[in-house]
Amino acid sequence: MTSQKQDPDPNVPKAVVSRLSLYLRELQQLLRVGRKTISSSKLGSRLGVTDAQVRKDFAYFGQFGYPGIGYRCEELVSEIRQILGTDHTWPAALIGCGNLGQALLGYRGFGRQGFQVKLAFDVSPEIVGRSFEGLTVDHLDRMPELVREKEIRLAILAVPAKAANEAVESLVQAGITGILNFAPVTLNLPKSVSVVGVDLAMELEQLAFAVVQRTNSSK
Amino acid sequence: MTSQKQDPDPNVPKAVVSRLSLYLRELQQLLRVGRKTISSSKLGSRLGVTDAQVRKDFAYFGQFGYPGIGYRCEELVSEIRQILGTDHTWPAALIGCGNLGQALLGYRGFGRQGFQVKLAFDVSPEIVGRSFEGLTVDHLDRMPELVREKEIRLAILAVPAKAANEAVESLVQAGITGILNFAPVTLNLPKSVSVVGVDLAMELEQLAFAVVQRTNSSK
DNA sequence: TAGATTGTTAATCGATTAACAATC
DNA sequence: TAGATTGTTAATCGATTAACAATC
Repeated sequence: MTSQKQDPDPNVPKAVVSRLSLYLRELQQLLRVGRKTISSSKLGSRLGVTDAQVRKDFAYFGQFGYPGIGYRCEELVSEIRQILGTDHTWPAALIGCGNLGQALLGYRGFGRQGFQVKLAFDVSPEIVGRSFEGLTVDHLDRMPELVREKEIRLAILAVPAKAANEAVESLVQAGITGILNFAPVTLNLPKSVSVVGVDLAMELEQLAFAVVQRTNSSK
Repeated sequence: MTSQKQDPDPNVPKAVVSRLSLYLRELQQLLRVGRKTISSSKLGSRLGVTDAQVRKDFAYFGQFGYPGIGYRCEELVSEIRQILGTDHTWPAALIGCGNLGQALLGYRGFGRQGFQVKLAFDVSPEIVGRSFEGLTVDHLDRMPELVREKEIRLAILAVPAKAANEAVESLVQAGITGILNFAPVTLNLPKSVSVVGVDLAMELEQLAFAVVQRTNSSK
């Protein structure tokens, strides 16, 4: 009698997971304005996605809707958080406390979605020892020790490009398994570590292309 | 005798354009370390992409390679910049000069890739009038006037979520055609305006999912 | 009940990869 | 020439959409 808990389809496309985050954000907004339920077609049209896609995306993970009614916003929010793993808070380490790092420390959105920066590191004597948002910056040398002690798995990398790969090596050594990378370089990582890259200049390039393309086609 | 300049395939997938930015970044790195040429297979393997995909991506826009040799890095860099539209500098306006906005003003990567923040706006009396990186923050009320005067098409939106859609409305009015959106909300935009969204909490969620998935599958 | 809407299957569409003649 | 590598076509793979029975 085999009744193992059924693994959610192990082959979830990346695009699906990305839309899950988008649905979550929209549902949280709907909750804020007091909405109780929403249909796949209404949710989709707010986000530029078809109703079929919305339903298919959720179907990868289970049955969350009510035929004739739609989805209950509150319930769906908590299902999605469970899927993404943000139903509990993730402690994280910030590597690099320059301009961008300091801004990230002040960003409230992380906390709202279940992430808390518990450690911050830098190498500059001008920054190590200072406090931002109540968190004191340690020297990067102490990172392995402190990351292990606090059992941290996620790192936010906000160091200059040329320092990135060296930092990554010690992060991996220290047991970090996920890196949010703001440095505009390709990281050399073992396959056992996940990375999400955010390159601000690349994003602007995508925008420039979209604007140019539109300009050309409307001639 | 029809010999109009051939439009590059008007149906370029978004994913292709995104990889173009990635190739560009890698090629610039290769140039820095003195490399003259590179094959599709070597370039691809650095980025986790197949050789066929590299060649196909470029083929959307023309023939840039040399059979038996590969691609000349310098040449390819300038081709890609031309495609993306970053062969000349784009002036941009920053809306919102809080934590994140100030960090973006200090970010050198924009300049390196062909973007220059020429105007910065806020509404807080504590910030309007101050200078960051040699740029003085104007009140948002003056945005339409100044954006028109400087013929700016790109805006970087770094305001709180609740202020975003109001700001967007006046940006569109002012003639902005591309918005890089850091506010964690869906923007209501006419189809004539392009948007690229960067939601930092969403990126961390993607990372959390990847880490959890790996943890589960290796049990 | 009638109307709305789900979950799911099958059909369609689009993107990636394999293969190879052409070229240096 | 032999070896390397491109550009491109056709085959494969995967993701999106349409359609509809089941359900509330």
